[in-house]
Amino acid sequence: MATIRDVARLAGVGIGTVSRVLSENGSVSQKTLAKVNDAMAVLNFTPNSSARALSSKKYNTIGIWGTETSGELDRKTLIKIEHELEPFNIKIIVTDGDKKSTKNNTHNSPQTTHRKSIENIFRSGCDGLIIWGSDIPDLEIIQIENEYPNIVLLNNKVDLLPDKSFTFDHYQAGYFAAKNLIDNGHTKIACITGWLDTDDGNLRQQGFLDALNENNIDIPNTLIFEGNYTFRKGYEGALHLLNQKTPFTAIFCGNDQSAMAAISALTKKGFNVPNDISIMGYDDMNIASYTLPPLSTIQMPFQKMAISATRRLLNLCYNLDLEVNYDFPIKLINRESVRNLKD
Amino acid sequence: MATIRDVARLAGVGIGTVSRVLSENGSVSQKTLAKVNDAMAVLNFTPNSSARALSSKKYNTIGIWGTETSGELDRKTLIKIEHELEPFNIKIIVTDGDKKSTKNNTHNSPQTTHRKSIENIFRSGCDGLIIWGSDIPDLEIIQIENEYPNIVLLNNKVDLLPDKSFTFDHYQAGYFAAKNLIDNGHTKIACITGWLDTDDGNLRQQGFLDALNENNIDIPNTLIFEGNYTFRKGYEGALHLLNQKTPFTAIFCGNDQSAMAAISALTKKGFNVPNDISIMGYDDMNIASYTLPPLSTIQMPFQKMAISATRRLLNLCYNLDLEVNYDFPIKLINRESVRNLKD
DNA sequence: GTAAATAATGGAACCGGTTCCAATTATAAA
DNA sequence: TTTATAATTGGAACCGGTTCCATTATTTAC
Repeated sequence: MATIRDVARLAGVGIGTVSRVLSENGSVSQKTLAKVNDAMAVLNFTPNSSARALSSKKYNTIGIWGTETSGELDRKTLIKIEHELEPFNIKIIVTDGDKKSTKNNTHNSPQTTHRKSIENIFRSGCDGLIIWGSDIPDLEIIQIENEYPNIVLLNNKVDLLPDKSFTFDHYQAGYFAAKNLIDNGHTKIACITGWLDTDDGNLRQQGFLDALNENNIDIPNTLIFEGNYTFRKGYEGALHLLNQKTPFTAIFCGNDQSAMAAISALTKKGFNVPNDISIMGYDDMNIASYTLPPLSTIQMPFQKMAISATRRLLNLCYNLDLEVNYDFPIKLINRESVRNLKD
Repeated sequence: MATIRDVARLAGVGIGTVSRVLSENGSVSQKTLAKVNDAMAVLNFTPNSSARALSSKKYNTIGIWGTETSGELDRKTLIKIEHELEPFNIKIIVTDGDKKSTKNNTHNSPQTTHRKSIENIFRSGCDGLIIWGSDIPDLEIIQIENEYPNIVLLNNKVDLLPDKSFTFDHYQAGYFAAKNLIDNGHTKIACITGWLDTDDGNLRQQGFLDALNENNIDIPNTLIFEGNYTFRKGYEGALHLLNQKTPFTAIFCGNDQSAMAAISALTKKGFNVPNDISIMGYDDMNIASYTLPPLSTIQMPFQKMAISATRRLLNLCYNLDLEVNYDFPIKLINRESVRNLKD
């Protein structure tokens, strides 16, 4: 593998000159540039990334950190992020925040473990980090940000870090979902929540409850089932709600997966969706169009948000000035799983 | 950030000694070890990964390369791989094989582009690569392997590289699927294929066709719809098959997603699954248990395969001797989407 | 044509590890 | 006690880039 010294020798110039054409900043005359480029081509030269990282103290790498509860790190989003990074020749490293063994994990709370795992990824070599999900308490995020300013929060809002927070208005989304059911004449509404120990799940739930409240609709505890976004919990949740003796005409689900599973459970028990019971989903995943019936749900431009977060991170890490957006409007998608009781 | 020289000074030893305790190979006396470890703790020392990579010529990083057609790079699998890597302190970088701009992409065939993108990821710094999917022609893989021996093929079999190929017996799987339909009395069978330009899709299709053939069942071209694993194509495919005037009692789908979409389309058109038409899926994704009716499908231990491939790669890259498995038995999962016509 | 300002260039020093060898110390054998 | 052998140790040299400064070439201004 050729080095800049090889290139320099072949081109008949000094190594400084080669480095200058590589980094494209210092001034180099046309002739020299051509000579060096030729030499590079002949030698099939690629700069050694470790050497570069060592001397420039830039890793040209950013990390993505997330936990189980952060939601699906789907390939499409990952690829979107990657495409955003590509023009700058930045790589992605991924880590699982749920990692168990951070070497000395004997007597650590989950929080300090999260923190350790974030410190680890920084130490292992990245210039910045996308922190996905709202598992870490705000206070701790602020401490982390203090030590490692090059972070960006995806699907999390920390009030003291507005310019590094990228999230949807989950409160409004929950509110919309409830409003949609109410507007369709539903008053006896149940729900299968998402994780309630994360901000987004909670906000959504709060918006949902507030909308009911504003319309003087009471939701008994028996009609609130705490789920965790999985199919399984959605299924169990629907069965559980059915077992309560409290009647209801609609279920608001924490995400489309639990909504799909709920439909499955209800149908199996002989109920028709939406004629007997309506279902509101959340996320507008691909499956939402193909459930039976197709899901009414809430759509959020997740990939757009991921792109903006990535750009903000690039700006932070590499002193760029890419355009960043902080507003990601949600949208109500009406398909067929919610019945209009007013007809 | 402390360096080994700082540690050496504080511990009152030479840098070689510090390096020795770091890499845990050279011989170091108990006392010295303790002194060095203390100093490291005091200084909160972490070795600089770039410096390490530069001098040792090991990046302690492996890459994962895949394309759209490689299938879903789901988070769970990624995490499994990561956990496999963790004890050795190896990182993962991910790349999209479908990347458009490899700088000089002006007049390149897709193949050379794939190749370039693989070369790029090696140059950008990784010790080995998991190549996911069978998009690249065998010949080219062999060339690549020649230059970069530290590769492992996930869900692809290249005959000349048996110890680096990790795949299921897709032929057998297709055969099983067809056999299952036949055993249940179906003789008029349609199918919605997966991508047919990848080996796995093709093998599966071949196994399927051979099983039909062996049982003297003829499948007209009108009952073969070429899909691509998406919900959309599954939906379109079902409608298309319905429009042909050839009657059929079952559809074998390229994956669970298209199966689910097919069910959706059929149901919408007034057909009952499985009473009117049976559906066989492929993959046993999570959704398979929650479709209406739940999908009969083929299960493959994908994560186990990914783990073995990862171990093989670790062995290659770091001279380890981890246990590797090459046999990943598939399993027929009978749920409710296939009707037994013999009853 | 000459002085002053600017552009272009070479290369030593450095980034923070690893490796290797010579030197020192400890242990075993005679 | 002496010698042979093995275990420890220190540190120079090196990995392949970047940076900075001194030096040289080229322009521009007068």
